[in-house]
Amino acid sequence: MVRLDRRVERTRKLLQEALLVLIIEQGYDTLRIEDITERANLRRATFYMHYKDKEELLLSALSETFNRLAQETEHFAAADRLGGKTHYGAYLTTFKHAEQNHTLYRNILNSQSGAVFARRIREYLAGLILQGLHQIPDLALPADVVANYIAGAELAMITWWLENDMPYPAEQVAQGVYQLTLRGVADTLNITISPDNRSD
Amino acid sequence: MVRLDRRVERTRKLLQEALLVLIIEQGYDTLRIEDITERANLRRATFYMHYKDKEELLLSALSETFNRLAQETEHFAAADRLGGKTHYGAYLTTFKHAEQNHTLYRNILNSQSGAVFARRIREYLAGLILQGLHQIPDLALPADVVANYIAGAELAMITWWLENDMPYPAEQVAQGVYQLTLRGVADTLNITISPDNRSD
DNA sequence: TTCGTTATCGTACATAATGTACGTTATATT
DNA sequence: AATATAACGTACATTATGTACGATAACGAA
Repeated sequence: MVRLDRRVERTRKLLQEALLVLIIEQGYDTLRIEDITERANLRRATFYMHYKDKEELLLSALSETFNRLAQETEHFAAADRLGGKTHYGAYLTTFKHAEQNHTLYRNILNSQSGAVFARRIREYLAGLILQGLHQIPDLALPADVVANYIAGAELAMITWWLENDMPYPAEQVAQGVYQLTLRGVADTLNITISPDNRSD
Repeated sequence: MVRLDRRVERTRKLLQEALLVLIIEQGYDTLRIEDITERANLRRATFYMHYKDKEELLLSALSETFNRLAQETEHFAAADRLGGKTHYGAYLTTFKHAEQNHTLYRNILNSQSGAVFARRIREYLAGLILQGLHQIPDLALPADVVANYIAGAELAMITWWLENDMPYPAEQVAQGVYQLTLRGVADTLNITISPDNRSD
């Protein structure tokens, strides 16, 4: 493994940092390649020596962040410990992280390419959750359905929460989403389900 | 209310139909305005007499479809009847509808502008669900949180299901999502939650 | 320190889609 | 039949993109 040329390392970091700052400042969609290279004090042509387009650059910039977050949350633990000492710590960590970078994530998820990133994030989350589910035998539903449900619901709620300028504190939303996911709408709303309906 | 000029009516319908066909044939992103007008046998300049861009055209093309679908599902009923004769009919109808137009919706939701449309759809669904929730007193959580959770989870699952080429029959996924939403992951996975954890 | 390598610079060019303009023609409304 | 205007046909300016290439500077290896 040959070490990367210092110039390459520096250039990529400069581009990534410039991108994130500019997304916060002026959003993702209107951002031109030249805006990024200008902010990074580089020539536009240099960009294409490292990345195919804005999207590839953003994905590279986000990947580190996500890996770090995943370690913090140990997200799979949410599923893993469902039957034991349950907790909503993973949710809380994630929502707090989203809150700290709310402008960045809001602009990304609400951008044109937002769907691309949302998909990546959901796949990433679902993968982590799937690991935890593998340790639970006799699931009533296919594991990938459950994993993608949990991941999709969480991501959808983060998206909604950020889009609407975080109308409730992170603690409350995290708790709510956790509860809804684990126990369902019926239990959360204090609605009794008669046994008759349990199979319909 | 003056009736619309026949030419206008015809032109708009032609553009909408051409767009939907082309999205199925070649996806949304690579689609140029000129491709649409060519298919509709119209001049490119004519497009701009009616729509600002592709997005506006697609939104207008989808709105009718959604209104029709909403009437079929009476989606709000899902929340409305949670405590009574529960059913997953609304979910089933929606998933079947998605299945019938799977290429169209997959290409839309997976496109660059997919996030924009996903947001619109989620807001639309959440609005319907909110209507049903208003009739339920003493919610443990804010109604908009619950509504957006239900809508977000369903839309996320439709998106996932379409992205992965519908790996399970519509009936099974609809049933699964319905069950997960109503009773939660714990109940679905046959995991017992001890009373200690019910408040954490 | 020297030397070969190569990332970046500086600049230029081709391409492609967009948005708009405007006189002309055809069609709808009354 | 007369008037209004939608759509045509064509043209033009703009803007971002992607690429090319010789020159320069920074880097890594010896």
